[in-house]
Amino acid sequence: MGMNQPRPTETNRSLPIALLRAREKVMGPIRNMLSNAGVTEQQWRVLRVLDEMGTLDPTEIADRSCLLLPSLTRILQTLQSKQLILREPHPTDRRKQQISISKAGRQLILDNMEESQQLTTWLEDEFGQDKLNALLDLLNELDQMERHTPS
Amino acid sequence: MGMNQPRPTETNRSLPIALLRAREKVMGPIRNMLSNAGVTEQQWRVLRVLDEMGTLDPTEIADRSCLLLPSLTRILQTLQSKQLILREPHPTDRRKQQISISKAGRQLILDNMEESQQLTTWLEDEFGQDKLNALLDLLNELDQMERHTPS
DNA sequence: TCAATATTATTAACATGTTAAATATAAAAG
DNA sequence: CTTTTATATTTAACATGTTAATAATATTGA
Repeated sequence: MGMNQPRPTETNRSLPIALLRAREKVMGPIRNMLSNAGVTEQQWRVLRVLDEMGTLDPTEIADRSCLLLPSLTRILQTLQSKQLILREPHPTDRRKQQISISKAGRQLILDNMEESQQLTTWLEDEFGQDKLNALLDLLNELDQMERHTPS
Repeated sequence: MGMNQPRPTETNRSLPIALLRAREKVMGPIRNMLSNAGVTEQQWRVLRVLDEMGTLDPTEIADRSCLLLPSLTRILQTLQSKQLILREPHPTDRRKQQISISKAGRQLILDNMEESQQLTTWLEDEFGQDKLNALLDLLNELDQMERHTPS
């Protein structure tokens, strides 16, 4: 948003910037939909993880939703104030919590999943399944590279 | 950072998350280097744009460094307090400013550009030039897709 | 000219990213 | 058993992302 001109710059060959722009392109419509639903992209990720996986503790949620724990702490507070999740103490380990999605949270997902799927379908159709898979393969391969930390 | 385990999850096929992880993989070492230099990734982007392009106004900087203007406003304030940039009023249009990099800013770039280049070289060598180009092509193509806004 | 409109930049308000420190509890070492 | 160490989560502090509103100046058009 705010950068939709033709872009004849040299930053096209900068991987960090290209990743940034691609993410914005993909997330823009999704963020737009979610703002109508009253949740952010990250809150949506947390809700979907909880919906798919059931009860989890915050560390597991952070790992699966690609959020850092300090961010997740605040997000869980927000989701709780919106009554979209439930928190219970862990029965044996008092350091842990057990987080699960609430009925309202599940309903929010139901209300928006169809449109979310449509956006995915649009991407697959317009961009192409083969190219999408190729892109995902490259991204995953990049992510799994090992770094011989030179320190 | 904080998610470097083998990742056998299904989120590997989610484009938004894959883009997020790839960006983290690429930016992690760079952020690490820059924190030693006392600047953030975004401040570094602004300094490099100014170094390459000369004097620019904030709108142009925002466009070229992929930042939104409100973010840039704060970043310019920070960079000015660090004496890494210079601000002057525009001679004819009093709404505009003219931002340029300072001597200290240019020196900061000189001091870190070599290591930055080494990280790029490492990526090209380990990941491979051909795959890197293929990835950049796919990302740019994705970015240039048009969206028939269904609203 | 002057009122309406557009442009440039900032501010405000809230959410998240990021690193370090703090807190509470659990597990391990002695 | 208790001192040490590790784990789980939160808090703190600062920077940025994001949208809306604001302020100042420029431009346009009646």
